[in-house]
Order: sequence, then structure tokens, then C-alpha cells
Amino acid sequence: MTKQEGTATLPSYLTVTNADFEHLTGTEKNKKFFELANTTKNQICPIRDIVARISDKWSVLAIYGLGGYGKLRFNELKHKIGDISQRMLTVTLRNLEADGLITRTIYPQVPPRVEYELTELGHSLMQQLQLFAEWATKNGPEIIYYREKANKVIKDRIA
Amino acid sequence: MTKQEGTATLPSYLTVTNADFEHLTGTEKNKKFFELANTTKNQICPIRDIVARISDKWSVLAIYGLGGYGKLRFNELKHKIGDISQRMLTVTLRNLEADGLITRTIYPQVPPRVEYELTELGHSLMQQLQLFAEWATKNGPEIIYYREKANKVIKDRIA
DNA sequence: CTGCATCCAACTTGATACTG
DNA sequence: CAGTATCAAGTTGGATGCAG
Repeated sequence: MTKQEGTATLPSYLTVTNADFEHLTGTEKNKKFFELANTTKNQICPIRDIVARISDKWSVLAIYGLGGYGKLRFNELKHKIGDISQRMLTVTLRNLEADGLITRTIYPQVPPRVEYELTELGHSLMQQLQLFAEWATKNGPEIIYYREKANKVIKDRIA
Repeated sequence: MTKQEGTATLPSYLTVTNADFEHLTGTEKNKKFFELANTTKNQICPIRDIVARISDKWSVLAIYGLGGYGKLRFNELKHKIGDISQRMLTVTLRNLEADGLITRTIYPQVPPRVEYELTELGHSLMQQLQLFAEWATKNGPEIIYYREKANKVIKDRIA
């Protein structure tokens, strides 16, 4: 399947498109997204499903690693991330592959050589993550400041 | 603390700013973000911490609910989300409050009346989530299509 | 109405050992 | 090199009961 705009060639039960909201603005748009995020069609909600995919401990790092350094072998990526276990890198890469976000190329050699690379879809996701990461880099310290302050209050209550 | 640009008035150990990357482009920028997401300063990484905050099962829905409908009482928000338990809504709201993303206002009445509302920081986060949600709405079906196909392959292997 | 405390089942993760 | 298998420990979320 080549990359398509929207939902072409997809199963008919996946009928959520951006036509539903792109004409909306302000509060109405927010309400619409609340509904989109709070509704499941056949057990599936694209928003929550995609958030769940990048929500595990390692997916974002694997995507960034492949996005920043291009095609990488298993152990190259493992060493770049540093503290990931072999098992979790395997699990993470299998999930990303199943979602069409990365490709896995096996070279029939001894010892084996396996290379991973972002797909077009994976690059597209990484660009969205980039926007989010920029926000997090700018605003994260403020959030963490509040969080530490709140923890202090809790400690004071205990004491 | 009023909302500030960047890291003003924050503890000195939180020194990550966007000055480090905003001049970069393309691959170099991707590498920089890999490093930012893969580095911790005093156990803290803003990117991974913020991803972790929105990664639990209910935070995104709570933020969208308050973003779409404004100030809401506890049970109003609970009924809008629908299938959240009382315990998890309480936990979720306490976490968001501790991070400075929502305010909690108690009216000393019997029975009690408590209202929740996004802060400026919370609205800012929701706007970023909106961008991500738009991407997920457009591209989620394609990802889910791949995922279902991959699951089918796994079933075939078992059979 | 709002929320806390407790218990428990399910899921996630990391360590370790083994394999083609 | 690139995995797989297994198990122990930690975490999450839902159900339930109680309280101001």
C-alpha cells in the first residue's frame, strides 16, 4: 500500500476523516476533538491508539534515533539509546514495524545483519513529535517546577 | 508564579532551553532532539516527562474535556468522559493540578462544589495536543490498517 | 457531591540464560 | 549479531467500602 491522503483503500469501518473538523474553530473544534478522542468505532480510536503507541517507555527514542541517524543496525541503535535492554528494543521495533512506521531489512549473512529505517509514515510521525518536543523543551521546566513544588507540599503534609 | 517565556525564575538545574536547537535544521535538528530526549539532568528529561504525563489512560481526555467545555465540576467531567471511574478521575486531576495544567477551586458548601479549569499552561498544552490529534486523525487509520494486517500475519504463523 | 483507602487482577518491564 | 524464552518485580487501573 502506497501512502494515500486520508482513508483511501482503508477498511470501511475506519471512517474518521479530517473533513469533520477542519472547518471548525475555537471552542467548537475543541469539543469535536474531545468527542473524537472519547469515541471508539469497533474498539478503535485513532487518537488514543496513536498516543498509546508513542506512550511506552522507548518508542519515541527509537523513532528519534532512526530519524536522526537514518538506517541503523540493531546494535547501533541499542548503543545510541544506551540503557535499553535487548528485549525491550526488540519489542519496541516489532511494534513500530507492525504499525508501518519502520522497515526491517534482513541480510542473510552469518553473523546476521538487520537494518531498521523509518518509513514515510514514520518520518511524518517524527515531524509531529518534533513539534511536541519543542513545546516540551520550552514548557517542560515550568511544569516540572510546579510538580516539584507540589511534591514538597505533600511531604510537608506527611511531616 | 506567572507564565514566563522559557526558563526564567526556574531552578538553575533546569537549563534546557530552545536556544540549543532553534537554529538547527533537518538531520542535525533530529539528532539534537534525540540527544535531548535521551538525556536526563538530575533524573529529569522534559520531553520524556511531558510524554509520560499525557501517556496515562485518561489525561488527554480530561484536558480535552476541560478545553472543550471550560470550567467543569467533578461529576460533570466524569459524565462527559463516561467510562472513567471515580478513583481514576481523582488521580488524573490531581496529577494535572500538580503539574500546573489545571486549577482546582473548592466552594465551601454542603454538599461540596469543586470546579476544574485549564490554566494558561494547560491551554497551551492542549493546543499542542490538538496538532497531534489532527495528525492522528488523518494518519491513524493507515497505521491501524497496517497493524491489523500484521496481526493477521501473526495469526497465520500460529495456524 | 466529592473524594480517600484498600485490595487485587492485569499488564509492563528488566534480568538472565540460551540459540541460529 | 540479533534475537527468543522465562521469570521476578514493579506499576496501573478498576471495584468496593467509607467519610466529610
